[in-house]
Amino acid sequence: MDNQSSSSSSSFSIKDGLKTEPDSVFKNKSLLRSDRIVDEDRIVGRDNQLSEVIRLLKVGLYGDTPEDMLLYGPSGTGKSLIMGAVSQQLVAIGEENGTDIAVVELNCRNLKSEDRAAYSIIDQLARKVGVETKIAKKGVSTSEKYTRLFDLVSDHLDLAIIILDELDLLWGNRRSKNETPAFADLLYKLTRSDRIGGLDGEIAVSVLTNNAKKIEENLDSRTESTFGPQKILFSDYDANQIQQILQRRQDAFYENTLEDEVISKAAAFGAQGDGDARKAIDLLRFAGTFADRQGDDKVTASHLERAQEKVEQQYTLDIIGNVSLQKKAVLYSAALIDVYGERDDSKIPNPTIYQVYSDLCSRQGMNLRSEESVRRWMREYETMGIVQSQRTSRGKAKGIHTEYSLEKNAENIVKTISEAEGRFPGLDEIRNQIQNQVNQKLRTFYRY
DNA sequence: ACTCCACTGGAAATGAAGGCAG
DNA sequence: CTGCCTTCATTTCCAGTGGAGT
Repeated sequence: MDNQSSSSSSSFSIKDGLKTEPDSVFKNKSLLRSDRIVDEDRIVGRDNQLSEVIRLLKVGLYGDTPEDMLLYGPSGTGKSLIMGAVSQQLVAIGEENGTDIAVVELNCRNLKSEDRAAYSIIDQLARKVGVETKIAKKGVSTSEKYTRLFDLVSDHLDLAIIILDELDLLWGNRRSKNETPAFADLLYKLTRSDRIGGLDGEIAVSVLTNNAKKIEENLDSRTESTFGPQKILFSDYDANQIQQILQRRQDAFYENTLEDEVISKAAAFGAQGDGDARKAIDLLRFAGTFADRQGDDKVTASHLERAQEKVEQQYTLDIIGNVSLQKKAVLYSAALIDVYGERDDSKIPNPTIYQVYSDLCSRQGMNLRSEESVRRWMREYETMGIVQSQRTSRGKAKGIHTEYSLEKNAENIVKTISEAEGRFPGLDEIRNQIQNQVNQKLRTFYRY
């Protein structure tokens, strides 16, 4: 009878190994997560926006319903940060003085329909409140979902703050041009609740977007009458502000683990063109991770450089990570044409995309989808901001066609997709084979 | 005016998830 | 559990459109 568990004589102790702190430049890595809610002394240069949001939300503590809000401005300018920080405190204060407030933040990027969004809101809210809603994903009509949402609010809350991040991306599957996009329907149903009465608790909706125009232009008159938000503009950070933001998060690292110029270089990268603080923060985090991985005890400019590529790749993945295999295959094909095409205008003709995609499908043993589908997907990519299109003609009575150009680095796209879906080969593995095929197809198409 | 062929958008078909009554 | 009914998402079908050269 051997009793191994109690008489271990191994010189290596799992417990001790686990207990010692990991060798890292990070003291508190989570400070560099851009989605994390930070305390107010880390917020830089958003005083007006902050006080405006506070002014609008605080009536919720005194039995009123806060007005709906539209926070707009480029990405990485603190919209989500400020909304999150204020509403979190609001909940805390509410707890002290007996007001039941719940906050639901919903990123609409990966939601495909109004129904999914409604489901997601109820699901989160139920969890916050601590009830079993037993709401079904499907088989229950969307309007029934709203009913249960309103019941939930009535029964358990004085105020529900619903934050809809990147709402402009909730476009949905419009069957025709006159149909309203999904976000308009969602907004209407959520805001209408205030007017129909019978609701004990109240709902305040905050929309966060970098494309306010797209939202405002697509609201039907019905929604306009129920959703009249207070608008708050978030402008780009300047280089100086980004540097301050990074400095105020410097304590994510142990002392003396950052080389002198690292902060200013990271800030410069974030300020490059678009004043995006999120980018700078992500960059710093990735750089630190690289340093750790290599066992270095200082973060250097060279770590920063490697991190830069990684950040770009991560952002591409954020956009296309959730699209289907078929759609990835199409974008991958388009990117291959950009990389290997011999033409110097680096235009990507739509019919050639289909051909390259067809080849890819047969090599990969995938089912081939129709040309219409591929066209629709390319148009989708255009609304995501990954490609741009232009209608043009080949001349000699060969009709019109659409030419695409990529908004992002083509090699980056190929690499990202190939890493996300192992079945698609990386650039180096296929160079010779593909280069010829691509150029031959281009020649056939343009007849030269 | 005609032709080429790529493009467009509505609508039908197909597929998938899941509720609910018996 | 089974059969039948929703709802929603995806894909294809198809008839019509459009730009430039002949």
